[in-house]
Amino acid sequence: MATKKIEPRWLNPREMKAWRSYIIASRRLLEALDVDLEGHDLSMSDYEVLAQLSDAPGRKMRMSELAEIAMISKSRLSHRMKVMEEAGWVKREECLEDKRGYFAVMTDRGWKAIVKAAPDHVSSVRHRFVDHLTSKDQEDLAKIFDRVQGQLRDQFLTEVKPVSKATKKS
Amino acid sequence: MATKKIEPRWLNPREMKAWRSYIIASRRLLEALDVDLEGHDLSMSDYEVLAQLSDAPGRKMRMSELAEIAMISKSRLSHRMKVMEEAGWVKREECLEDKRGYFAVMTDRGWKAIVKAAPDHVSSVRHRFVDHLTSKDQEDLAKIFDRVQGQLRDQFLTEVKPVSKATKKS
DNA sequence: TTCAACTGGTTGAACTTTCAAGTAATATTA
DNA sequence: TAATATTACTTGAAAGTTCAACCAGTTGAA
Repeated sequence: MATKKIEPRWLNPREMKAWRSYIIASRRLLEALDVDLEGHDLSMSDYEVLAQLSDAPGRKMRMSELAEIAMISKSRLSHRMKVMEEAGWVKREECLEDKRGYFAVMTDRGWKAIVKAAPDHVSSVRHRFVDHLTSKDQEDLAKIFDRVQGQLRDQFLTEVKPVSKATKKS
Repeated sequence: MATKKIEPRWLNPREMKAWRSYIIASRRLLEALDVDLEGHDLSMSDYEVLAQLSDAPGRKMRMSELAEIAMISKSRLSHRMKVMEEAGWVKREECLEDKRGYFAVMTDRGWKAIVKAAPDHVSSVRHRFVDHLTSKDQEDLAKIFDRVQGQLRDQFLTEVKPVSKATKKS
């Protein structure tokens, strides 16, 4: 009942080209950026976590908030924190206001690690991507992807919110 | 000697905006597309493998070629093939011309599976992405990402090729 | 105020991906 | 033509991610 049997509208050549160029280049780009970070023993995802944390006041942040802002699941953050903790980059600190909660806190070593990684990363982003865009390109991209993300957000709201937890798929 | 200590050029606000909008939206987009495929028991990556295979003459292709065209490692393809084989979607067939090699061959069940998944996937791509782009946007994107990919290719060539296998990093 | 529901976070197991090493066949070259 | 290198692919283990279940603390409602 949710799935309609209507004839699919395949992508026309222009649409297909845009879509393929976009995902293929994106794949390779992300791959390259990850490789560039290897020298600092960081994945893009770990970098993002540390970068966000380093921006937070006191370089500390509640686990949930950090997970959300870095766009990874709580579980995944928990697991990563364990390894980053072993690496000496972060530690946990319990939250007094809410005894269920914890803070992720960046250590001095962690701070040093991203201060060291950041220039390389930004130059990697330039070298692989940003420097090949005109100002116009940059504005176009921002506009396009903001629009796409806005749509996704709306779709998320109308697709999962109203469905009262019982009505999930198989 | 390869790493220079020059002052990094941080991203200006326009550059930063373009970059952030792009990765954040892309992450969410890919996530959504993956979720949309779950109903067909497929990840984007597995979909890509099957789609490429279904396009090949005789719906069969050498493992290496398939790995390359689907942009995954040989090892990963090997592992995925095992599970897709168990699912009955593909099988392996040895290559007579080169006894080291194997063909990945799509079965009838595999064919049916992607024929069933494809319309949903394309409508997902539309709904989440393509339908929110003007024709101009599509052309802009294709141009931009083709350029980015071209750069990546050039960089790959000049970065890893000339380095004679001994001169790799620590 | 007590009990049910929810939230913040962790955990272990299952699954996926990567990495390094291994096997067997082909290509090279001296 | 006998090494030697290279290619095609697989494998098992290590590392990473997801999933569902779990604790403990907090909130809310009767």
